[in-house]
Amino acid sequence: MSVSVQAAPPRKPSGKREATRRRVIDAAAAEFAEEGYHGGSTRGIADRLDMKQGSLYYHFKSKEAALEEVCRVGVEEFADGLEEILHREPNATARLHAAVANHLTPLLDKSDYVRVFLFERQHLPRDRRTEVARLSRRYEALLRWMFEDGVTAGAFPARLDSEHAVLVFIGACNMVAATYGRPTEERLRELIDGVAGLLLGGLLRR
Amino acid sequence: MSVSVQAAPPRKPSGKREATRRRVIDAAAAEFAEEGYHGGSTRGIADRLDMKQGSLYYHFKSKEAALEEVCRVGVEEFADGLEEILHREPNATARLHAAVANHLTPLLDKSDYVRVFLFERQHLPRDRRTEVARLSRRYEALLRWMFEDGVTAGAFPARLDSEHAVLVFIGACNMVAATYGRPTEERLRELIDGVAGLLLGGLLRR
DNA sequence: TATTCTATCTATCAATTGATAGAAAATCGG
DNA sequence: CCGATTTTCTATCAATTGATAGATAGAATA
Repeated sequence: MSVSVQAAPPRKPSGKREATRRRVIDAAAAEFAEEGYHGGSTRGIADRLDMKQGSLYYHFKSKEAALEEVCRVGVEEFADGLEEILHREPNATARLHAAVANHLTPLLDKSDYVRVFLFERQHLPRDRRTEVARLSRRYEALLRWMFEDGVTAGAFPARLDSEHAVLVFIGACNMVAATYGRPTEERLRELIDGVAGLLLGGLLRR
Repeated sequence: MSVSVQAAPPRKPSGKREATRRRVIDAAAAEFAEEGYHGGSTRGIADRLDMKQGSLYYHFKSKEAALEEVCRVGVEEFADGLEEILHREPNATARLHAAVANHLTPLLDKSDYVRVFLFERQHLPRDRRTEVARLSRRYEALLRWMFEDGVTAGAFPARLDSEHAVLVFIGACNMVAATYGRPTEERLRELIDGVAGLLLGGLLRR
């Protein structure tokens, strides 16, 4: 039995490890976004990386685990971003505009992740959905609070149903996400202003 | 070589044929709605019918063909219903309320079909998507026209971007469809009024 | 009753799938 | 350059998949 003391943890100084892992998850996100979770294959992921199918399993332990991570990345910024907005910005109108921007901006650089979270998370088995579900529930709760606080502040009408408001808000934003793959910054600004303007002002002329 | 003239089409007087076919497509809609197209299996469909997997192919010629039909049924009423509303109802506000009802009411009795159309149609191969795509494009065009006509009539603001309005409208309605499986009539009425009210009035107090 | 058509079942197939084990190669610290 | 560690490749597997063909039972028809 060797007595040699286990050396210091073999730290990989280079961030290459994480960089490669990121490439792999990127490819998984692209595959799932294009083909769907069940429609996509591990061979499809490997092809995007010029890798062989079996090699993937060095980086994640199962296809499901890959989906879980893609979904997690796809949703993680939503709640944190919104919470920061609610702390920083007291004005209800400005808040809503910022919230729309917060929801749509990830389309620029994380489009695949967001779309996989939106449309494929349901295929995570119950026990794998917990973390992702927690994050998205927190996001919805923050949105609900934003609307309720807008009522309290007198900016939104007292009869506003925050439940319905959350539905309409998320639905409108997600429709943009589903329709526009990777908009230009210019186009994105237009979309943010357009959607926020419609949500705030409504259709009827004032 | 027989000279016998082909007899008159052997008409099946009983509608049993169509009834069974409907049961089969119902089961396919349920399977695809729950598991997704690629996630669902023909064996899963057969199980819902107490049938053997191979027997299904007497009723449709491929899994893709079944998806196509489910999607077609899921979308067919949208455009026709909206067109009827646009002809019948000249008032822009009443039109929008009716349009929301038109979009959400199928949730009562065709929930599975609608959800499959919404979330699985992308998995139809290009050449199978044509009819379904035609119907949904027509629906979007009618919606766009509704908003533009509302502007012309002076009910909606002149600066309204009908493109954005269509996005928000469909997104909000579809979010309801995705969130509520099969609402009660009572609940459905609440949802229709709530969503239509929000879209028309917006969030800001007037 | 004999025949034809309808609907389902049984049995089977080739292809694809996610996953694993072990060899090989590449990278890195000394 | 060496040994060790990290990463990728090769080869393979069992399971599941959509689909087909032929047998069979039942219903309708004549």
